[in-house]
Amino acid sequence: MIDLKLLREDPETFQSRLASRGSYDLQEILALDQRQREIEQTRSQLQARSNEIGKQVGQVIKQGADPKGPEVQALRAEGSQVKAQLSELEPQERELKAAIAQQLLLIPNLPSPTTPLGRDETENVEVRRWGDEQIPQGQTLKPHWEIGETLGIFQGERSVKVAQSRFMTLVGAGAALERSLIAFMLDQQIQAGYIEVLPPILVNSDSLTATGQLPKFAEESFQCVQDDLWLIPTAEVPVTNLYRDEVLEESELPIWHCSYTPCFRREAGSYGRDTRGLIRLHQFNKVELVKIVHPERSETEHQSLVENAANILELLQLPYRVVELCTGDLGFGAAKCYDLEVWLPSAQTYREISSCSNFLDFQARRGNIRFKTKGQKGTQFVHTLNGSGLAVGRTMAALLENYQQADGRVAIPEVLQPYLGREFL
RNA sequence: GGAGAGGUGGCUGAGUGGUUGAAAGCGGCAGAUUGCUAAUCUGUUCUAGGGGUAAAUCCCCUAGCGAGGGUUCGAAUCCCUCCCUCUCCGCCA
Repeated sequence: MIDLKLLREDPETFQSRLASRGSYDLQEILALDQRQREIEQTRSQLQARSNEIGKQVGQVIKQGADPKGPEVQALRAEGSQVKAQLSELEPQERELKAAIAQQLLLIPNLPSPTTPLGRDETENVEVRRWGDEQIPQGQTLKPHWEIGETLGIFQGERSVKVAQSRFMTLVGAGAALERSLIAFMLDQQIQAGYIEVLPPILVNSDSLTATGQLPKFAEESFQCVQDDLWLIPTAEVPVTNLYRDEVLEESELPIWHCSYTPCFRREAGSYGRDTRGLIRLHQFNKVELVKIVHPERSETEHQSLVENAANILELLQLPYRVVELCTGDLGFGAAKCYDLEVWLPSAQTYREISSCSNFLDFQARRGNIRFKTKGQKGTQFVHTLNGSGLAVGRTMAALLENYQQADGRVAIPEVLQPYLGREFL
């Protein structure tokens, strides 16, 4: 959520910085805010008078006045009158406040001033590349879903029977490889300093609102209507919300969490895209990195988050590149975002395998996550960041494709061999 | 699912209609003091919104005792609805 106070002070800046992400009407919010504050002032003055009358009645009766006498009656009459006025203002103020909050929830975060301007993903900026891209060499190079089916470790059709399209079942060595990847990623991130979290994977609406998936993107998540619970689209949601409505001690920061969870996405509007293999599923596994940090450190923390994610790809010897998203491609709550894209030789392209965002205080404000500095009055909002470290299914896809051998086998990266207990699939 | 209990400030825990942001204790912070590993004394101690001010960690107003309504001149205290937690029984990975 953007800061209403700052918006009030400098609407032009907000408007112009938001322009790179679409058109948003801030004027209406400002008008509502103006009226709300006017009413609040009047209301609070009336309230003050009402409190005063209440006190007087109490005192007068204590001093022996007749509770039914004229003195008390006069005060009560005025009290009733003030109350009548209040009963008109109160609902107005409440409605205005609700309307403002509702509209603010629909405004995306301001892009960082350092975020490249651009309309869509074609204007993202490549930051660097790592590793040697393997170029398809005739018929020996297969896409990962063919490799998976050939090896008998994917059961795509049966998954459709059990659930729907866009679900995948891994069997035998495939299941073991997925599990090995998860364990490997967690071990690496724990070593890097992240504390592991295994959170609920159903969350309530408040949680999704805090991290920004609601109210605008309800159609992206699976919902359990009867219970106000949703399947998480990413561990970012439960892990960040661990600290919702809390005031942390400054000394507790930064908090680094890594979290393996399944993730569930409806992928509305992506019909026909990536229909095969592991790239775009309704359910997939991911190890997520989440950071809760001091505002002054969020820039640095963002850089190290990207490094921590990229490190997994380097250890697995998978070629990748780092791309900085332009303003038009930025996620709703992000101020700045780097994607890691892994090389998929079958498609001869890089595909997103991690998205590392800095939300600044956007989520903290929605979720009311603050910290307090010892000896200082008041509180500040923390900054939140997160990124995949990594998407496990896509890692498996990249691994199968990049490590496939001419004889049809798939080599296992050295770092994974202790986990899987074998050198080839 | 059945029965019961309960939700008060960082914590423990008073408070059943009248200056209650809310007793007391603990903790925290600041200061004083003591030669003994810490004790004692004094003071202080929340958050949010709005307004004032050049500005503030300063002043003023309002709100906050799970949430939302209601009764009343006045509600932590009374009424209604909802949420959550705990205990026992049942069921269950």
